[in-house]
Amino acid sequence: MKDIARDLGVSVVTVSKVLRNHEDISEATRKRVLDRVKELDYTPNLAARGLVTGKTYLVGLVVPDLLHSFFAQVAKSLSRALLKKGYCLIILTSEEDAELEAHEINRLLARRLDALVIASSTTNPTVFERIQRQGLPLVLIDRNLPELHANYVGTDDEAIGLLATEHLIEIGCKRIAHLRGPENSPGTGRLKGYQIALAKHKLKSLPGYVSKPRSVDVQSRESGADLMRQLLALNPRPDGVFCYNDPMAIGAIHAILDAGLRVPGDIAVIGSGNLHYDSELRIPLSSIDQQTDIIGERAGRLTLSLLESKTHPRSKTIIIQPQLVVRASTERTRRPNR
Amino acid sequence: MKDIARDLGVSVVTVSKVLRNHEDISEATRKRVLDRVKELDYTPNLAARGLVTGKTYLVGLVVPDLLHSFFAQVAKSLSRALLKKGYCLIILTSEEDAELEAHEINRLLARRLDALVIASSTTNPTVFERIQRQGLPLVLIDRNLPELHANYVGTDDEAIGLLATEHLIEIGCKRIAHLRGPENSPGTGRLKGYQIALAKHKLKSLPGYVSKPRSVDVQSRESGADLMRQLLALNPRPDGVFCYNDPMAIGAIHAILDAGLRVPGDIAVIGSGNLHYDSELRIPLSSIDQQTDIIGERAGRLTLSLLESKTHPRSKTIIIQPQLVVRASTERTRRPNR
DNA sequence: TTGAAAGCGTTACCAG
DNA sequence: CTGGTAACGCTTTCAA
Repeated sequence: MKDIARDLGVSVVTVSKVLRNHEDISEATRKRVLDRVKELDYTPNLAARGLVTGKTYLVGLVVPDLLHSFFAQVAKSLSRALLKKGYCLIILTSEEDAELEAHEINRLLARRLDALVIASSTTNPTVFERIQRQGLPLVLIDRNLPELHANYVGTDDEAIGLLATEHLIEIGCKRIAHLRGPENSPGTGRLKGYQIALAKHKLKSLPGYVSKPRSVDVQSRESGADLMRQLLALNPRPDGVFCYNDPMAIGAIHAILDAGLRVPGDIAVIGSGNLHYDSELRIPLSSIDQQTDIIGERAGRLTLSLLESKTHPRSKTIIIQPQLVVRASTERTRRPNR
Repeated sequence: MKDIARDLGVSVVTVSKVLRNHEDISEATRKRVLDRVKELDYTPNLAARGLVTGKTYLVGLVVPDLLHSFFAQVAKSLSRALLKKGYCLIILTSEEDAELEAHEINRLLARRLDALVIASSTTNPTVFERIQRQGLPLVLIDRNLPELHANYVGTDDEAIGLLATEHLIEIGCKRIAHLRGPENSPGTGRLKGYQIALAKHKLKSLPGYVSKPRSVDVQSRESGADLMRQLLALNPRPDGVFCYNDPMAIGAIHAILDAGLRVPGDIAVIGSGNLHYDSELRIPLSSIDQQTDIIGERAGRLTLSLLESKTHPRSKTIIIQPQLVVRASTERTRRPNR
């Protein structure tokens, strides 16, 4: 910028103004500057600009696992929403590890991001209190930490449990098991929905019918298969299973078929997430659609509104209603020929 | 930092040195500073530091689509490799749109990244020449632009075509079609491998047997189905199909089954990429494994080596050898009971 | 072992 | 419409 100013015999300030489309610049000067800028193929340094304006146009996103289509989808739609306004996304993955997550958040904090969006792997709010203390706009997605009273965008998890379980009940399942998720808001919310559905229809959850992965990790598929094998050993064995998410459901189906049983004939299976490949699976998977792209998009809009309002607005909670998607894994009647 | 210095009656320089673990600081001072830092929960501003050191510890990644598991996997392993050395990844998606890609690259350039990793959606090297002119370390992945002589990490695409096609030949296919990919290095490389395999075994590619999507976009699955429907209308119709990637293969299988034919009985299908859900599909998909995580990891290591060497080293090309993975979609003999 | 001064590339503020 | 000056938060260099 200094060079351009010198070359043209104008001040640095003038160049700066031209580059920001500032009003008070004569057409002549503007053109001269722009020409030279093009010639040199020059782009102003955003970091330097950020230093003085206090805005980095950088938003952090922390998710447990990018390979999980759910989070990839969220990242994609979030990125798109923010990009329109010039914000870039720094994406880090926590691998479902609370300690690693805290580490990465600290890393991001050092970059003086404009905002942070997190699907957190921790249930411990301390890191986040720190973020809030720093006045950094924070949006939680998918997994809420109620004590925090932070901005949150996610699905109605109780509704997921309710929808899935009632669907199983409707197709005639009597002994419905639940492969539950981790001890966070989606995990407990979906479990609660399951319990409410059972209670409503006067069904009982037999001992051992709510099964929980030993450790929460990225390998949902495997833990789904493991848990399902345990369920199969029970007497009586379940005739319907609601799984915390689709990868677990895929693992569960695997275990059922391996045991020589049929899906949905012997055991109906439903998951949650409605991943893009659900319909192409060995047994197309019934699922609860969480409108994943809407989550990303709404989170993006919420973040932008935080970024643009100068005051600290009250925390917002956006709950998205899930929808049942029925496929072969819970179709007890013959499928019509499509 | 200024505050800390004032509070403690030392200079800003001293604080700065402590924070960078500089040698010449007495234990006493160091401790005093660190204590105060902890008290205030202070983290040095990386952007400001970057301004003077010229390093942002930011690496850009541009991929066509994060929802495609291939790129999600690459992003994940790349991110992991870079994170170890303190580099963060800014991820942007080009949606297979060359213009958008150029836009995003410009955006990234303004941030003065330390390096750029790209799976490019363009075949036009001009944007990249600009990057190279700026002296910004550039690593191409998955898709090469040979004229550019840039650093490149990718799979041996000819070998992919060869492996896949020869496998189809081995299981007895006589009329092998190819749903080809875009006009970039993987697209043409895999086509070439297909052609070499046919020539080697004295087979011919009948008219219309190499089929190309109208437009290259993110919806590989749909275009795979479309192209396959066209192939089915040919006489004679193929008895084996090698698809550019797995989503296309999934679409192709869809079309075949919808037409009332069997896979692999009537038509064997093989894709490429070996996505994590291939084994769970309606018809488990034979594929060519591209060692996706290795690509990301090697790209990461290459990037780091560029970042750490002060000279501009010669461009490196890292070619990873693909491997055949056989599943039901090309199993002509009865499957053993697993 | 410590610190003063200069500067990284940019913008805010205000005077001309 | 134009530009000088100070400042953003940090590091580098070199002298004390």
